[in-house]
This record gives sequence, structure tokens and C-alpha cells, in this order.
Amino acid sequence: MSHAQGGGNAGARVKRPTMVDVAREAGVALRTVSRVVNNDPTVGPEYVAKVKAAITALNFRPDERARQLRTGVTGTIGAAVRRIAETNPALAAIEQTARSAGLTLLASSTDFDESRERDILVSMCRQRLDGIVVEPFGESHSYLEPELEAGVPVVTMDRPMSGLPVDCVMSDNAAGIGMAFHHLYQHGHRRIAYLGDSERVFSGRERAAAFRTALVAHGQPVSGLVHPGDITAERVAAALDAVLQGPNPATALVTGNPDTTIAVLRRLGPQAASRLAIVAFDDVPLADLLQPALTVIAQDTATIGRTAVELLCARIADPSRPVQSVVLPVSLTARGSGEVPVPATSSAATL
Amino acid sequence: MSHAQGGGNAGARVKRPTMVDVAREAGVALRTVSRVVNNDPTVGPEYVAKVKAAITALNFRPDERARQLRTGVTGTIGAAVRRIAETNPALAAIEQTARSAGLTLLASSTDFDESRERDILVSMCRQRLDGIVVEPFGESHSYLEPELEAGVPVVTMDRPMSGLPVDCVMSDNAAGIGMAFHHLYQHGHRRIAYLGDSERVFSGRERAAAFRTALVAHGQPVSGLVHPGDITAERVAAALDAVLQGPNPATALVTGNPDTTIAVLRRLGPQAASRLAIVAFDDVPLADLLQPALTVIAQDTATIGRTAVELLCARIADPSRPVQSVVLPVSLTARGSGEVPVPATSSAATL
DNA sequence: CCCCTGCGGGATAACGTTATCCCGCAGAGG
DNA sequence: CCTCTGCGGGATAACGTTATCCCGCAGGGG
Repeated sequence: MSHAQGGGNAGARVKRPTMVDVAREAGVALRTVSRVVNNDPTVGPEYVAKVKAAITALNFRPDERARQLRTGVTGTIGAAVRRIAETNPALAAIEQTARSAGLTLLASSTDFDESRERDILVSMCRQRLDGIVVEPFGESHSYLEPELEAGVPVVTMDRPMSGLPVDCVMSDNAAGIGMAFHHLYQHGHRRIAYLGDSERVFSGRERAAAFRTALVAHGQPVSGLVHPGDITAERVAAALDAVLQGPNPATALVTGNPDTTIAVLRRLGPQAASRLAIVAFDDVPLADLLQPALTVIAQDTATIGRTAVELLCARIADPSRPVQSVVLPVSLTARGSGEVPVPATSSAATL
Repeated sequence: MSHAQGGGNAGARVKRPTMVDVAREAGVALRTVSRVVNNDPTVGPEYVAKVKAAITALNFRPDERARQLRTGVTGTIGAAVRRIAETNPALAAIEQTARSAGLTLLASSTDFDESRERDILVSMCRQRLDGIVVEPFGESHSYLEPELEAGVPVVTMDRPMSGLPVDCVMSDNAAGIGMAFHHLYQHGHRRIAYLGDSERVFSGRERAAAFRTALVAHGQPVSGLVHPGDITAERVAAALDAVLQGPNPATALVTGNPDTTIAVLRRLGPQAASRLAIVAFDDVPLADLLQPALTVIAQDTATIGRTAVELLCARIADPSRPVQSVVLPVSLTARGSGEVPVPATSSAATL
């Protein structure tokens, strides 16, 4: 009977030992094993030694699922972001902060898909994660309302969540766009255009609005210079053509997010890109190796991620604390592309 | 008593409803609720309706942890990679393939830290994940031996795992390095140097060895041209100086991995980089926007990730299947940097 | 009229851990 | 010598789900 277990070492999947097996092996009670595993100081040293010996002898590993079920906490937080596996300093900071707090991170890509986002969030709720950090993508998150009422801690990054009272951490979009515009204006540019994400998404809306505000504040006409929309090669190409052709072409460009920035650089090609002044919102990997190197409005992505986890932990610790919204400053990193001067032929526009 | 529960809707964390509550609400047995949740077809339609109504009325969400504990499977696989949150097409493919298979992915960064890798893998075992994909970093993984014997399915990416019999999927390093060398040789280069990762890591070892083989096969001297080592700015700078200075400098370079490639480009600066022929092993984000655009040996990263999950699923389905090692072909993508000609001053080296 | 069969739902054990309760034992005071 | 107290370990319930077993009921054949 018990002989069959030793028959093949690799083939048959043998049942893993449990605390009961360890207790039997060590000749103690189940409860004592649990105490040793949890470092309960009330266990006598000789018992500790016996139990530890049994644990290593049997290669016992406590089943985390059973512990979670019994204690009610998972020690895991979820992160629903647009893309894992792509440069994402905020996610890196989330992982590191979670690790420091002794939490496991379950990260998933919403992949710009509203139904996928919903699947992920519902799945995280079913797993009873201790909390969730989400970069909201979809417009309606009403399905989360019962979860919030049930006390699931949620923090959003980059944008608030459609009317739901949750903590939020984001960058100062308006200030960033204002800085970008002002930087180009100071370098003599007067025809400054904006290309960015669709106004259906929150940040696209905020940044386009901020750019319009900047135009008005500097006494510039708005029409034809602000181009939010979906980030496809075609849309970006059309917007670029509209902005760069005609009698009074733009001499400078503000791009509203990294995908737009990259699409613009691909479309322009190296020659045209080097003649156009560009300030990009949010940093891009290898931006310093481009020619000219890319001037960017850098978000403090590391702080965004860290703050998100900190807000989450604070809410886990005290579910009744008031909802908090953190807006982080951004900074301009001049690398060259934003300091391209106005071409001579266009400088007639200047006084 | 029960009045207290309705007192505040947001403050107190109320207990979530369970199947027992749903059964009471619907006026059916617990077992029937379970059957409805699991889409058991043997339940009468009127019962299904009653149960579903109760579920939505109570906002019931089944507790995944309890299901996992009872059924023994988690429906989750782990991925221990060097860095999530950095461009990693293999991880993206892993996530997508897992999703298609109905599996949740738990990804963690080993962060080039052997003890961190160990913590992650042990934690994944404690969580009883259905399987683990790992890019091994450390040299010894003997602590995994009992887990493997306990039947935990493991697949490695990029390199085998120190003598343990696990499935593995990796690129054809030797062929890739050979292709890189041959490409440069065909473009007239005779002094071709290699900079890559330390020979302590498997891929660094394999690629450096392949480069030495290529040198010998083409009748070139080996000494001074092969520079594996840690990827620090200082080490790369020193290696570059050694290779590019002196009476017979290299005219072409093969870089062994993306980090080395980027360190080399940063060190050289745009001017020097455009005069040196470079072929990089493994693609780099925005490689097409550099000047000149980067010629690379492209790994089929998407297939690597997909194959890893497929191997894992196959082993989950049949733990006794023979261990399999998959080596995937690589391809050369010419973009410009690998086609930089030999400078006139150095062409004396040619016949 | 009785029994057998099949169908669908109900009580109950089980997964592996933690927490509550209780009891045995040793030492000291009455 | 008995009892009280305290310390530390042992039986058992509980977490929320699934699976096993069983039973009630309806219909048809003997």
C-alpha cells in the first residue's frame, strides 16, 4: 500500500504533505505545527526543533490558499494597468513598494479593452485580493460599486474613476501641457500644434483642454492646431499633414502621450523630425538616443506608483478614511528637440 | 442587532454574502447554488432563475480561494522574469497565451537578484500555482528539486536550469551570433569585436563562445576581440576603448544583449555610433528610430513566450511526459547600423 | 398494487489551515 | 494532602466552496 508511493519518483504526482503529516512525523499536535510555522513564541524550543526537522524531512510547504481562506486576507494586491511587459516605471514602482510592504502583486494588462478590464477587476474581486490599483480605461465602472460598498480598497492611477469615490493619484496634466507650450513659446515659436490621445479618455481630454487654454492665454488662434484622436498611424499622419502644410504651418509640436510621440517620430522620419521643435508629454525609452534627443514633460512615474500603493495600504488599514486625490507635479527635461529654433522662412510670423 | 449593519453604507466593512446566504435568499439548497454557479445543466430552469436572482440581489461573488482549496487547482500560472514593467515581448506573449487558455498569470520580477528569485519561486509553490515559467537567473536551483518531485510543472525560458530536468525553450544563440558575424564579414569587416553579458550567465557564455567559434572559423585572431562581462557603464566603456583604440581598431561590433547594446550606444554617442558597424543580439524598442537604425538579430520572442506556456500546459495535462527542449531560430533584421561600410583608412586590412 | 428505475435536489464530508476552548501537569500556598 | 494558578499543548470548530451519498418523487412495468 504505502509501497506504491515509492514506485516512481517522477511519474505519479504524489499528494503533498500537510500539517497533519508534519504533526504525525514530529509526534506533536497539529496546533503545535501551526504555531511553529507562524513563529509563535509560546512553543518550547525542543518542540520547535522537532517540528522543523519534520518540515524539512517531508519538504512541507504550507498551503497559502488554506491560510488565506482561514485568515481572510490574501497578502496580495492587484494592478490592472494598460500593459505590463512594456516600459512602465509606475508599475515597477508598484511592484517594488508592494514587495517592501510584504505584499504579492498580481498584475494584468487591460490592453485598451473595456471588457477585458472588467474581467480582470471582477476576477480580482473573486480572488478577494486585499486591494486593487487600476489605471481605469473604460468609461463606466458601475459594476465595481457593490465591491466598493463591500469594502474592497481601490486606488486609481492617471485618472479618476467615473464618479466613484475612490482614491486617485495622477500627474498635473494642465501644468505639464502649459510648461510644454510655454517652453516652445519662449524659444520663439508661435504656431504650436498639439497631437494627443482621444478626448474620450480622461487624460486626452484634460491635456487637449489645457492646450486650448494655453493657446488662448497666449493670444493664439485655436482652430486647426489641436488634434486629439485615436492613436493610429493614419490619424496621426492626417493630423500632421493638416498641421504642417498650408500657408502658415506649425513650427513646433506638443505630443500628448508616448504612443502619439512615437507615431509622430515614425511618420516624420529623421530629417523632418530634426527640423520641427517637439516637446513630448511623458518620457519615452531611449529618448536620449534619438537625434535630436527628445525634450519631454517627465511625469514622476515612480512616485505615482509608490503613492498608489501607499494610498491603497492606508485604505486597507483604515477603510473609513476620507477619499484622497493626489496630484503630482511634472517637470520639463530639455534634451534638444524642444529647443529647435524657428526656421528662417517661418520667422516672418514673429514680429 | 441586525440593525447595526445598515447603519453606515461606506464605513464598516460588512461581511460578504456566501453561497449559504444565496441559498437562503433563493430558498434552495446550498448544493443547488453551487450547481448554478458552475453551470451544471441538471438544474431546472426555474431554480436557475431563482438562484441567479438571489445572486444579483445579494451581489454575491464566489470566493475563488475556497474553490481553489476544494478543487486543488488554482487556474493560475506564475512567471518569474527578470523585469516585468519593461519591454518584454515574451512576457506579453505569455500573458496572452495564458489568457487564451483561461489561466490567470502571476508575474514577478526577479530583478537580477538570486535571493529574490528564490523567494518568488518558493512563494509560487506555497500558493500552489498550477505551473511556473521562469527565466532562471541564479546558478543553483536545488531548492526546487523537492517541488519538481512533488509534481510542480516548471518551464524555463532563455536558458536551462542548472541540471534539473525541466522543459526549456530558448533561442539558437550560436546561430544568431554566427549570422551577426557573417553579416558584418560579408560587408567587408575583418576586425569585428564582441561585447556582451558576463559568462557567468548561460546566454552570455553561449554567445561569447559562439563568437569565438566564428572568429576561428573565419581565420581571425581571437585575442582582444571578445569582451563578455558585467553590464555597467564603466565596463562597457573600458571594453569599447580597448577595442576601438590601438593600431588595428575594430570596425564592427556585435553586442550580445539589449542592455549592452544601449550602453554601447550611450557611450559612443551619435557621431561615433554612425561610423561603426553594429549588429545587436535581440531587438531594442525604437531601434528603427535611431540613426542609423539598428540592425539586429531578432529573437522570436512572441513564439518563445507562447511556447513556454504551451509546454507548461502540456506538462500540467501529462506530468509524466518526457522533458522537452525547444530551440527557436532567430533572424537578422537589417536596418542600417549593420551595413555601415569599412572606413577607407581601415580598408587596408582587407586584401 | 407494488417495485424498480431515473431524475433532480438536499444533507454532509472534505480541502488545509487558523482560532477557540479546554485539559493535563507542575509548582506553590493553605 | 488538596487546591489554585499558570503554562503549554491537544481536540475541534470554522473559513466557503465542491463532491459524495442518499432520498423523495414520478412513471412505467410486473
